[in-house]
Amino acid sequence: MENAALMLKKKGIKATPQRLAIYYLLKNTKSHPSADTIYQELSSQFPTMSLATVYKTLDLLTKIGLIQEINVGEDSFRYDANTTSHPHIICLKCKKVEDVEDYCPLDSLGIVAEKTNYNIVSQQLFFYGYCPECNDGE
Amino acid sequence: MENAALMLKKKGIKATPQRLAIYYLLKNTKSHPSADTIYQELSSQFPTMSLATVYKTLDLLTKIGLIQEINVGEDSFRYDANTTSHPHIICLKCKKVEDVEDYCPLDSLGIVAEKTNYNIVSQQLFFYGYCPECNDGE
DNA sequence: TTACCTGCAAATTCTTTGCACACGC
DNA sequence: GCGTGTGCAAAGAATTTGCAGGTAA
Repeated sequence: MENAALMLKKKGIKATPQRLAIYYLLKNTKSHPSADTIYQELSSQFPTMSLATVYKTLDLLTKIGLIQEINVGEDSFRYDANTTSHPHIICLKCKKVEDVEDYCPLDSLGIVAEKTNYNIVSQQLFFYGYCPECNDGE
Repeated sequence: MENAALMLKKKGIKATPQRLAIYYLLKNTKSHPSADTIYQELSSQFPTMSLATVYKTLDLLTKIGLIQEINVGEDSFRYDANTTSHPHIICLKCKKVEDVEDYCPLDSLGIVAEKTNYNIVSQQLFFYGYCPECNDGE
């Protein structure tokens, strides 16, 4: 799991510098950047890289399960290299997205699957509010 | 609560036919239509109504708390006249959005607020999967 | 060479905005 | 008549796609 290059090779996908850079950026940050943020942060290392490449890479990594795409509502998608299902909390003011420990085990997935007859694949739990910094400013 | 026209008046907002139509359409459907779907469904009653009006009205109704905007990820926003916080289940194939009864009371809101120091305003719980109809087709 | 990948630019989709006309009080 | 609301069209933003050239095995 540590070696993303191997993971990619196993899937028959070339481990290009751009792809690895995007993956490791996500792996080493606690923030949940948008495609555009990733693009800007990598533009110093890869001045020629285009936003389209970032999108293509993010789609690719999402499809093979190396990262997950989360949709917090406001504007754009966010990305997370932590592919386990964990809740997120979003600041409505500064748009920061943070992880939340899973206090409620939420076995509800099984219950919901049974009740709805859906074949459930994943779940997302979001909390919306104001982070301590933004709340102080009020 | 039943009379939307009164609710609007109380807020100093005119209860126009378009606004009421949009609200009642949402109130009387179990689906969670997108702005465009609402537009299409009302175009027979209001042939001259524009999509911009639908968006403006949806924003307005959301702001005054008569409806809620939910963001299921894929493509566009969905709208719901049920403003209580209840989980939704989304079919990844036909994009249908359905309500789910709240099996887990999720007092986690209080716990999370305490642990994170956020001033939490709302929460959203989504389940993603394949509905019985779409799953059969596989 | 061959297949895959990148990066540019254009296209697409969803949503918002500006503005002029229309309506009700 | 005035203020608000509607509808058209254009703008804006996020994301996707097509294609030509580049790179690595």
